[in-house]
Amino acid sequence: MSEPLAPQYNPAAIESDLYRWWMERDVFAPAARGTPYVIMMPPPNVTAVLHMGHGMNNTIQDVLVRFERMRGKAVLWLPGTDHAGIATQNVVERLLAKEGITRFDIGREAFVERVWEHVRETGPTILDQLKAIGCSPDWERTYFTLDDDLSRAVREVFVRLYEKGLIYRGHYIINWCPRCLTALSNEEAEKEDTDGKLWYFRYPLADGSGHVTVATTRPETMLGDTAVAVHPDDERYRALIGRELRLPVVDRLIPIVADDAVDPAFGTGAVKVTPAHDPTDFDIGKRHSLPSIDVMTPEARMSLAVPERFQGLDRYEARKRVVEEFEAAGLLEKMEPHRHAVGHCYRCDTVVEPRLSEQWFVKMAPLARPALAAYREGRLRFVPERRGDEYAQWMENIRDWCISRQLWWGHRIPVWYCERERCARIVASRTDVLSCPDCGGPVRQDEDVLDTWFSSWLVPFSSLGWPEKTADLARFYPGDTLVTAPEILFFWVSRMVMSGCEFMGDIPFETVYMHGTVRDTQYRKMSKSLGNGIDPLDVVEQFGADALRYTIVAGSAVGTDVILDPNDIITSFAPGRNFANKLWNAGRFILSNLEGPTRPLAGAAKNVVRRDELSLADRWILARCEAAVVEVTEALERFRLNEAAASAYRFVWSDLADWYIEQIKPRLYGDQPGGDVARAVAAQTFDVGLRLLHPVMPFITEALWKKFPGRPAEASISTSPWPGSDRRAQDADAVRRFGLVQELVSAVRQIRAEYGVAPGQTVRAALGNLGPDARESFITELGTISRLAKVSDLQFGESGERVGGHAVLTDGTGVFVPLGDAIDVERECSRLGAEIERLLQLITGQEKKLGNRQFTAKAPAAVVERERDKLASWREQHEVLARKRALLGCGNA
RNA sequence: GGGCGAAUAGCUCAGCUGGUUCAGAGCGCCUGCCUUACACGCAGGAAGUCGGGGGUUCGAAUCCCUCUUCGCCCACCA
Repeated sequence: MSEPLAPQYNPAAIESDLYRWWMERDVFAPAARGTPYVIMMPPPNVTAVLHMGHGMNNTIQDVLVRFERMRGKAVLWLPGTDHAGIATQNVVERLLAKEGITRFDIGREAFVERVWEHVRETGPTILDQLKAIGCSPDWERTYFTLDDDLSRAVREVFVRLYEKGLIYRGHYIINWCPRCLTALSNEEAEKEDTDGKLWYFRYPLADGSGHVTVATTRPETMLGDTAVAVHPDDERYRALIGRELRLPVVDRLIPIVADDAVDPAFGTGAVKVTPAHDPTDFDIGKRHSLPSIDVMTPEARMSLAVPERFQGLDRYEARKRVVEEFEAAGLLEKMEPHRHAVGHCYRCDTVVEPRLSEQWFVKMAPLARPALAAYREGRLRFVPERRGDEYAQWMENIRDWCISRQLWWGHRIPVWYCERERCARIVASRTDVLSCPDCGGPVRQDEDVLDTWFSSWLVPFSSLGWPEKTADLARFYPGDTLVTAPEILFFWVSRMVMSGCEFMGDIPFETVYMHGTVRDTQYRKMSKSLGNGIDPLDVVEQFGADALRYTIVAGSAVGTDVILDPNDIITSFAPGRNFANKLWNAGRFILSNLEGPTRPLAGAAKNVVRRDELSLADRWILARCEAAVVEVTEALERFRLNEAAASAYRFVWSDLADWYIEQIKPRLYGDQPGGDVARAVAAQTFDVGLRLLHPVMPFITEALWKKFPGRPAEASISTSPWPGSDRRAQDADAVRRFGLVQELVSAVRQIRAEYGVAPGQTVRAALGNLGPDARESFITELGTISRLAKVSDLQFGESGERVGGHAVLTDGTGVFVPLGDAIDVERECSRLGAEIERLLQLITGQEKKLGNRQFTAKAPAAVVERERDKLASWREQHEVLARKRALLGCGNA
């Protein structure tokens, strides 16, 4: 060992050095041989700054990856960043705004160059932050979705789908963000329930013979109404079908049409039809050949198509004015509060406007079919299972994907238009088109870029070199696990399955593990805008990366969210920090005691520790260790990361540190023989504990593991083998016997505490009614008992004394601690009384249960047997206590 | 409007196939300890009608129904 370890673990002092060492040792790269295990990291946005969501997502992936790496798999965890079209463009536009300019001032080319500059500068930030929390992806393979090769894959995919007829251009109602000035996909328009109003407007019949009342939540769109629709079977309106209305405010004649899409039960049963501003109305308009009047500009101001007094007004101002005019004209019938879902831009939260425009779409139904089949046939699995229903539901109701964005930052749509009007050829091409292939005329490329997700849905293969047939692609596709937040199930996960099926003929991963969301104590999602976030790097600084990771993992039960209190990060992260410190000190103790002669526990060596040299405590801790190995391994295999952490925690802290280390001290100090055996067992079990914890707490486990004497300097716990289960270590006998020793020690401690025996004061103890294993076990561990319970004299057999504290162990052994005058007889009597009362209740209940013929007849024999044993044991305990009580001369309680 | 999840100690949560982990952990709280690995610690303790009600069962925190409260996903009733 180079230098003594400080008594308090200081993560900051070791983490960055260890990380650098891992990088130098290249431990994150997949092994040249072995079964691959592949996880595609959800690429963070290139402008992103690490938040708790990333922290959780990547910690979970890192746990799985480190686990599989230790299990000998050739692990590829592939990192990358997403160019994040809208988000990144917004960031740079804001920077420009600070200089008082817009992207239009500098033009497309200069703007894109500007974004590149920004991205080159800030791009590595989030990846570096992942390093700070200990993530171990293969950095050598890091990609960026705008890299040349990934861009090539994007074009390849676009052209293939275009040629297959699965990409088309069309004039439809899409979701439009008036702030970002671009179309959005359905998924990008987040529906939020919003309190709005429902206005009832009267539209007079053209001949003045009355009116029809329509209800609307968006009065401003009435300026673009081109009809009123009613249900064909609606008796109320049947006579009016085909007649004309005089549209108020704009003074235009519009027809009354009949259409099945109208729900007679809603509102008045008559609906105003605005084909340019509502998808349903658009369909109605098409069916009835109605004109479309686009009443808004891209910025959601009123266009030149409306009366002059409204032109240029913001949509909400226009809404107000329209309502006012209706009211003034006596045509506002009423107004009701109305709660309904309103779409919001997922990037800037602006209310999206349904807008008629020319966009590119992907026809999704053919792509969804195999992706849905993969799930139905069980090839694609979700953890937790119920998440699969959401996936299936989305696939079943799939709608075409609007992929064009009116942005400058992104993959430009690889489509060129011949500028000669009589040719007007449209060509989609893998390479840039310079002139029209038909007429040789000049061409211009489509101005729009593709949805960011159009590049990320290809990542499972594009990041491996597709469309080239690379070695990586052959080896690492398909992958294994996808770890993700529920938010991007449809944006990313579902679409990756579709693209995998379409272009690779196979699903890209077989398990989708969906973890929860990080929320505050009011169950609000942590977010920058709410100001309720916790900066993971802050936590790393204060408590260490391992404490951060431990907290995240311990809180991540399958299918549940992680709740953290941003106002009290100590409460959240101290347990992890404390545990790390515990590990550190256990390590300090064990390692500093490993310097004496040691012998291996197993193996081919001559001087291997023989089984008969193991003490009861040795066999016990080895059995507990074995149990921990099995529990942690199974838990990780089942994605129960929190249980894996809890199991390892219990083993290291409660078993190894609290009991075993205490037990072996005399042997280590040479007060008792067998120091070499204790050292061997302690070293091995601690080594196993470190390895079990390494996926969750990589830094501290590596630091301690490296310090073991004789460890080769270049060895890393990251690539050391995962502890295997060894059934020979299972030892029910040792577990039961040492368990009795623990019980006895606790019983005496309890009595001492109860009666306020001074800490340094030793006591005597008498044992009666000893169970079959008890005597032998207590003799074996006499030293342990006397040290840990401060017992000076352990007597086997009833004590003649009357006054003292007592307890009964689970095997019926009676423990009596004579306390002479120190004892408060009355207090002990009342304690006894309470205990007897409790037992009597248990016994009565149990007798009733066993007396019930239904139970004895119907319950399995083993269960009945167990219940009988319980009753016998309670009766025995009751007897012992009653005897004690009589001895003490207690009155009737 | 349809679908799904959650409710367990003061707080944050485990508790998987009904019965040996069955009422648990950590934090907080109370008592006592600077015991030569660790006070970020050690030992002991108090604390819960397992959201309400009903049912199935020999037996329910666990299964079913229902109600309440929170949360999520989907949905073109304007």
